[in-house]
Amino acid sequence: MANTLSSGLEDYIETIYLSTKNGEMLKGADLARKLGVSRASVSEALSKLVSKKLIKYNSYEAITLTKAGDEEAQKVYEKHYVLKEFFEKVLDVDSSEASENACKIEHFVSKNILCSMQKFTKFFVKHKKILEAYIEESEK
Amino acid sequence: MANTLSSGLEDYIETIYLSTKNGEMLKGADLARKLGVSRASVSEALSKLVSKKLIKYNSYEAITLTKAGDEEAQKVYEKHYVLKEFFEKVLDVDSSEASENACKIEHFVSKNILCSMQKFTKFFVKHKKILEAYIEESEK
DNA sequence: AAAAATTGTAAGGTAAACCTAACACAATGT
DNA sequence: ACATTGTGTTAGGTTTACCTTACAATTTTT
Repeated sequence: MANTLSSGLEDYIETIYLSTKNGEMLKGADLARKLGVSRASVSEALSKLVSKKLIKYNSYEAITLTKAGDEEAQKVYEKHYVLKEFFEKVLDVDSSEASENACKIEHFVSKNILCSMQKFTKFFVKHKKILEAYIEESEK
Repeated sequence: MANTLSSGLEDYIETIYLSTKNGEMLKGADLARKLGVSRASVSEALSKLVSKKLIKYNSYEAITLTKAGDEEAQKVYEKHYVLKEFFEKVLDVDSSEASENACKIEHFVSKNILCSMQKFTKFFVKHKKILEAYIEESEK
């Protein structure tokens, strides 16, 4: 009823967002495979998302986001993206570890911290020399 | 049975760790108040921790950590501390927001990322001028 | 010592996410 | 067109963590 999504539902909607953005015709079973859960779990989750009016879905057809769903998903993905970029470009963590951590942390991190991370990433990409000095220092 | 603690149990053990470290005689009801949950929930959680041999506990007496419990708690708290320091000293987030975020994220962040954050914090504390340059830049 | 307050536990419930098994329905291949 | 494969749903279970209510046990206060 409340408009806050659980971590689980955020994962579903985020995956739907990324897939449909890619032009993929995403069905329930595809989602089950991508998320590594059973078709039954997907079925349950999708009906929750339908009842929250975040997606449109009819059996055997492709899942689509409503306008509200798209907005919600974009917020989640934005968080994911900022975290991943920060982990990779600032903390120099490899891509897959950055993604995995972002996936979990995106559900909990505050807007404020994300905002700082974003500024920080921008700054660091601009000033590579400082980053190099940091790496040199940290390897001592 | 497995030796991995859920986020919830990590919170319990972390709170016990911090309180007892402070010399506090922590009873179940105190824990309930600190964590904002019912005494019944605490009672359940404590018996799980007892059966995992992480704490010692007899009704109406103070809770203590076993050696294994202390080690486990220290690991959790270390994560919390590294995150909080990073948020405060590098990202310039205020203390309470840093703590709140650390509390949630500590259960999910990888060792590797924590390690980078720790190095980063050390570096930044040392080189305040760079931080100042960053702040100037980010306020544009 | 008796009354009052605090503490702990048991019973029974809710909610979220997951599962398997079984079955219905749809799409595809030959 | 019919069999096979793939997809979706239902029903019934599990787990984790929480809750309230009610009661039992222990302290503390008077």
